[in-house]
Amino acid sequence: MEAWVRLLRGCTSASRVFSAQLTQEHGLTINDYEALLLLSRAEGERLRRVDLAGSLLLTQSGVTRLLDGLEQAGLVEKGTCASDARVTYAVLTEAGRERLAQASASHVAGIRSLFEELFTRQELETLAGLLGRLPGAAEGESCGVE
Amino acid sequence: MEAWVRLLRGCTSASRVFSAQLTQEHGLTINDYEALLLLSRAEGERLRRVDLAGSLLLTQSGVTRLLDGLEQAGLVEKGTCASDARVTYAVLTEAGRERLAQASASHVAGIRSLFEELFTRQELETLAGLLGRLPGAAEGESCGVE
DNA sequence: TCGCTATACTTGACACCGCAAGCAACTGTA
DNA sequence: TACAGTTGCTTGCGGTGTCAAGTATAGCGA
Repeated sequence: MEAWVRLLRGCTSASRVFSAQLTQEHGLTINDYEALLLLSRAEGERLRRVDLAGSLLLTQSGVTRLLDGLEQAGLVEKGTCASDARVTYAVLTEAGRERLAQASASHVAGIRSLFEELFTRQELETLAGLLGRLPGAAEGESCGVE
Repeated sequence: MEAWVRLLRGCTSASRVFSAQLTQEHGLTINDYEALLLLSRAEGERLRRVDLAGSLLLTQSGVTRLLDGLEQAGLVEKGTCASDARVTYAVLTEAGRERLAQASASHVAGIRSLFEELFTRQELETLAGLLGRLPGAAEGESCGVE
């Protein structure tokens, strides 16, 4: 059970570092960043709120509030769905694309340097394989940072 | 970098499940639980707030608020330090000890069953070894659940 | 002894997020 | 067509945590 505690602590602590870095340097939370990332990978650079919620492990209300902020910042805008009037898409804007590109550079570099410092390539693959089994880790393989 | 995203997602999702279980069955958050656990392992079943903050990866103000709740629930009480008037100890009460014992049983069982379902003993050791390198994971080996 | 700095802790303002409830639009069944 | 159930989304409320600022005590050098 030690393993679990280590995993959790290490994870939250590392993610906190990255999140703080993102916030400070680019004014984005981890979820802001990942939302932009998901949008950038999506077809037409747009996603339904429901799908975003699933991928980000947030509730729908969480997504509503997240997008409120991103819309106010002009990084995302609303889009309607022709075939279903209930859905409103989140669509990446030009500004969002640019902001993501800026943030991505330093964020990925930070992650890479931490991981490459701590683990060999072989170990990283082992980790990825094992941790991929955790519930919630598998779905949304589009989450990748690289 | 995939590895990192998987790790984070899997971790947060699993921890959310456990946390929800704890909250529902015992009225304790993960941090409540771990604070009680740390206290139960500490000498004299008491700890300084600063030390608790370090182990729980919370800020001092976070600890103040966490303990506010635990004190109101009667699971923890304040203690003074003879040699330093600035510190107030958090001391486990009898009620706290009992609550921890109840929660611990189902919590540990839950974690154990998830992990044993997903990983072999060998894999668990590999994971523990690798993840132990993450910053923040090493300190406070007293965190153990087993 | 008198500051000066460091440490332990608290408080107010605020951010983020989940839950429950509610609304509007869609869908399947009769 | 009518209507019951489902789905997508939003909103009010509360919990949890951070940050910055403030208070009180400790400890150290001049």
